[in-house]
Amino acid sequence: MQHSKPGEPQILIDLSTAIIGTDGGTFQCRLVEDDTETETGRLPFGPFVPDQHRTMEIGLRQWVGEQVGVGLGHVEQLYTFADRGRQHTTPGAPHVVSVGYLALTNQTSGPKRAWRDIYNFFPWEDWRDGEPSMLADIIYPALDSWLALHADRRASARLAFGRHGLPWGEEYVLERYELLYEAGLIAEAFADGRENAMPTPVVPGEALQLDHRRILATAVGRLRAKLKYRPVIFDLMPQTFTLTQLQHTAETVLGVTLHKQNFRRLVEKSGFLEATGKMSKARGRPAELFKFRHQERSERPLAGLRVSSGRTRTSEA
Amino acid sequence: MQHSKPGEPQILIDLSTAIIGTDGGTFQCRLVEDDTETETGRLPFGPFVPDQHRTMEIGLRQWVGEQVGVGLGHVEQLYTFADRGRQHTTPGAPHVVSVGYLALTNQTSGPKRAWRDIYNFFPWEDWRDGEPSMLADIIYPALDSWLALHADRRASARLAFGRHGLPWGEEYVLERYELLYEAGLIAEAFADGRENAMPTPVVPGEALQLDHRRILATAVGRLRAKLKYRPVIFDLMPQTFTLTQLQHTAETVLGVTLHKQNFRRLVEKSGFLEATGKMSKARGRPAELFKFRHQERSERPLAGLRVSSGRTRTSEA
DNA sequence: TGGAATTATACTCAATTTGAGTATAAATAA
DNA sequence: TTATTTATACTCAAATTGAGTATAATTCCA
Repeated sequence: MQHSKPGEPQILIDLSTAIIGTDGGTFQCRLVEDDTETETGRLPFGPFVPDQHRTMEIGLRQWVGEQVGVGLGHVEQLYTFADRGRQHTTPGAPHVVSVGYLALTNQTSGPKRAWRDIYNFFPWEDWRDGEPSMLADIIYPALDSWLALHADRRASARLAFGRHGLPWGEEYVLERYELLYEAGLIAEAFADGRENAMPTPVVPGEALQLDHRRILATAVGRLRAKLKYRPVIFDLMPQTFTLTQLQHTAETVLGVTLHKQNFRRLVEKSGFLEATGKMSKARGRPAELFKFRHQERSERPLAGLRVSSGRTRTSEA
Repeated sequence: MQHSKPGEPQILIDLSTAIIGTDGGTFQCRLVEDDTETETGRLPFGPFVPDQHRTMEIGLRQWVGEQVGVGLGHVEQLYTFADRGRQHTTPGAPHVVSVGYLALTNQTSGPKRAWRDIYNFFPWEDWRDGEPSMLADIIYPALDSWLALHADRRASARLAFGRHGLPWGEEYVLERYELLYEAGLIAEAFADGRENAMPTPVVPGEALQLDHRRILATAVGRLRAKLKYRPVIFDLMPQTFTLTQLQHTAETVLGVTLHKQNFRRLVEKSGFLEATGKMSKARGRPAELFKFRHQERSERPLAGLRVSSGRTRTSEA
């Protein structure tokens, strides 16, 4: 029942939202358009003000509305980050705790500059064309020399990056990001003043302000995991879509390619789709347009989208 | 970049921990022993003080250490609750945000009064002897009359309680608790001053202080879900154990009974266990004692404990 | 106009996993 | 010494998964 006495430093809660959408095979995140072109980007965020916001979700919707004005589908709280030294470090200023949210949208319209490809921030996460060469060329050598001095982190690194016989787990996005941060290989580690950090980041990938890339990593990891057991993918789709479009969206999010015929079988069997009778027009044979049965969302909550991997794009070409 | 101006009400963060263990087929949660016997129980909790706590987990370990002194295994952040009206409501007091944590332990020793059976708080969650009769007798009638006036909540209720043809999903513990709260059927709804709440709770089940039963519901739901894809169950087990003990622990957590032979097959195949060669002594045929391979935890992270249901205890007897 | 290329969809088939048993072994209790 | 209890081994059909082949319906272009 003990509570903090007055006089202790104030706590401030920031609500930051990773708004994710897909657009023609690209994996997009909405940033705020600030005047300064040269600065690193940021997510929409703002303080939680209990007097104005009955819930945090109301608060976040206010900041998203004011700063980027994107219509949100599924919204979900991710994690609350409060570690000292990972946010603002202005002395005397209130301690900032940040609550990260994931929001999905199917509208990636609006200023083109503001929608950024998520794989710009995490280029090692896109395995659609096979294993990114930067892993073997840059990341693993740098990580290994850090691990030589930090033997206690080796098991985590092995798991996160799927090394030495373990499979690559696409959902360990945050775990990978955190290891690169700890090892001082990315820009935020230097910005936060970690003593082992390189002034010029060793690992490619664009940085974001504050802990926003960390929140985005959490969001991508959560989304990839959730895709497999909940029908969240439909929040990323337009009203009607072909099965190939749906598959491309799943592949974009997961960062891997899937087996086409099996994907079709899985998704048809799930019962989430309803044929519209209309056809898409493109090259090749026209595909049927489907729509999501909103009814079904509550009826079959467990049957999500279990995916089995297919060929990589390179071996198909 | 906007931050709250000084003068706005202060925010206080409480760290509350649901410490869960199992002991001989009972599902236990550690409460704090307060002097007043008659008051409702509470979880160990205390404020997050950034100056003293480099991370929230450090803070929570301090409060747990001071208030109950239980050794913790797996610790995991659950959710951050900040809705107005669900915590303290003293006017003028700082707004309290609570961050809930789940902690697992294999030591349920200590004062007996302090360890409480979790199914006391959620008696409708224990299906080991078949569907609890209170669902049909008390909960569904009461819920239905509330749903008659709140048609927009019917789909959620159907999903959460697995009604009208849907299966009971053991992981929807929080969703069920929240619906009962919303419908004003439990003590906390009245304590929080909800206008539709009954002064005497309609639904059986012991209350806790503040939002602690809500946090406990979150913890149980998360633990039940996690059991199926991560090897967290071993944090609840003693050093060595028989397969039947392991199964009983899984059944206790999930609140269902499992098929014995298939459970054995699953768990042996997983590779997490190592035979010790020693035997347990009890009635009937002695069982081999196993221990958890800690090494394997990092090596096979995905293969958890997928469980298939078995007979209910009643139909076996 | 008529392949060639492209894309969509249907169908097959073996391997594996799952659900639900039966059968048997090794102890204790009466 | 026989029933009871508990543990463990093994079986078997159904369902699911992984990886194909086959074929259909378009557009592209010579």
